[in-house]
Amino acid sequence: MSFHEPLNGGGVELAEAGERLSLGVAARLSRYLQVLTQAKKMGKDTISSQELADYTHVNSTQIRRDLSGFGKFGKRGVGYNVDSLVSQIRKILRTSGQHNIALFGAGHLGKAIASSDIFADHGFRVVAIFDTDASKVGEPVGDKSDLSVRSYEDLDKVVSEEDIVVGVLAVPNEAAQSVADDLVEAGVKIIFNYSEALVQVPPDVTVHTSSPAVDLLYALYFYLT
Amino acid sequence: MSFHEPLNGGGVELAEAGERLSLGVAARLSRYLQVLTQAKKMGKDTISSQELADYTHVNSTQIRRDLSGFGKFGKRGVGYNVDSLVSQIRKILRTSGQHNIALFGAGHLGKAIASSDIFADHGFRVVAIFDTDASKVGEPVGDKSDLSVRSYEDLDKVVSEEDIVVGVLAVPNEAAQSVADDLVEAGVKIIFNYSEALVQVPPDVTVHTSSPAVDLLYALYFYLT
DNA sequence: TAGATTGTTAATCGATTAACAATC
DNA sequence: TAGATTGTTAATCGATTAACAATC
Repeated sequence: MSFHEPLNGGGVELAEAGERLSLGVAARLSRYLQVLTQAKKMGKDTISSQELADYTHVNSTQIRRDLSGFGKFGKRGVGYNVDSLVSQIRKILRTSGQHNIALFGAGHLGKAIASSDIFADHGFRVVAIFDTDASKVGEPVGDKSDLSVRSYEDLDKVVSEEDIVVGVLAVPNEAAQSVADDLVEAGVKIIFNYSEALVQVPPDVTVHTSSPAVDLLYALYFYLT
Repeated sequence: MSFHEPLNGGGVELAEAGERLSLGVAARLSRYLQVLTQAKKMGKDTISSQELADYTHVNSTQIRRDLSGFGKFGKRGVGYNVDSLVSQIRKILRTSGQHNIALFGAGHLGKAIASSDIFADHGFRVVAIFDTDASKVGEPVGDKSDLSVRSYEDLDKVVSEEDIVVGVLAVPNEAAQSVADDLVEAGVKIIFNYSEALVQVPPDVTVHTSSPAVDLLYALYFYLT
């Protein structure tokens, strides 16, 4: 059964149906959330579907359609209230809470991630950073937190004690697979891979590989043609 | 006219038609390229559409379909030759050449990018790194190159002399818009934004904002449900 | 040969878009 | 009120998938 059918029937709200969102809807809602978070920082109170479209490159009709599936969040002639839309989308995505992440690799990239707001803004907290280099253990990392580099041997203990749901790999390509294996062993189900390595994991584990060069290739194609 | 029509007619090759690829096809081809590049590094000679599907999360039928639109690149019972597929896709995307990029910000993130192979593997070369901090100017950056931090005042000169096609922003959120403005002024049409700031540019300029947290939110949704 | 995997078809599903009445 | 923007429909287009003959 398509999840669009109830819509045709009238005002049935899908959020209550408890059905899983389609991959596409979940991905787009996440993007709206990021733009809304930034818009709020910039002091915007309301935002139109057209403005959201400009920033996300998603068609404005598509955005209104995505949102109207869950309720009437907007005001005609005005747009959407930024604060309330943020909390509605968080509710839909069920990601309102705090989620703990562990970072692997205390090189330039690891330090950049630890110092960034990019995860914190969305409820992700870096609660541990690991490095295999013994000389780095104990070194403080990040601007504001009390984070310091921990020994890689503590991985298992930290994952269970700190309730780690995501492991972020900021390690050299050669090390990526073995850290991923250890994370899987420790029970982590989501791995975010900033290395270029192709990482293999069991089917119940998700790996996201960051790919700035892919996006660049893509942008370049449309620039060249 | 849909560009699929010639396919139905027989063996017409689209690459020769010179039509622009659809957004989706271009994006997927770029992803295949990234996986192929890594597979090659790992010493693989051939790869099946199923293996590509495992790494890209694109359906294997879709992959075969995407590729067969441009020619018969595979061998039944064997798969695709990695080397030849890489060069075929590069041809299709017209990104076989070298493209120069300029990096802004010589903090942890800028240094991480400059030291990474991620751009180099796809023909992008970081030819300049800028910082507004005068004390950083002249400092060498990156492992293997002769790159050193340049003064931000040289932006215009470098863009024209070095034929910069992409500007990469690894600067604080507050600085992102003003660097983007200066890049637009200098004639750069592709901007890659690693800050969280929402950057506004004229319609003929493309901004890609990197969004690891968005991908995480998305992954988390499917983990939680 | 037997097994594997491509190339291709056909059917279905979701995304995209234009258009516009409703309404703030 | 007049202008703007949502919510929604309907039509079209591209993506997805299963299935399988072709063939390496």
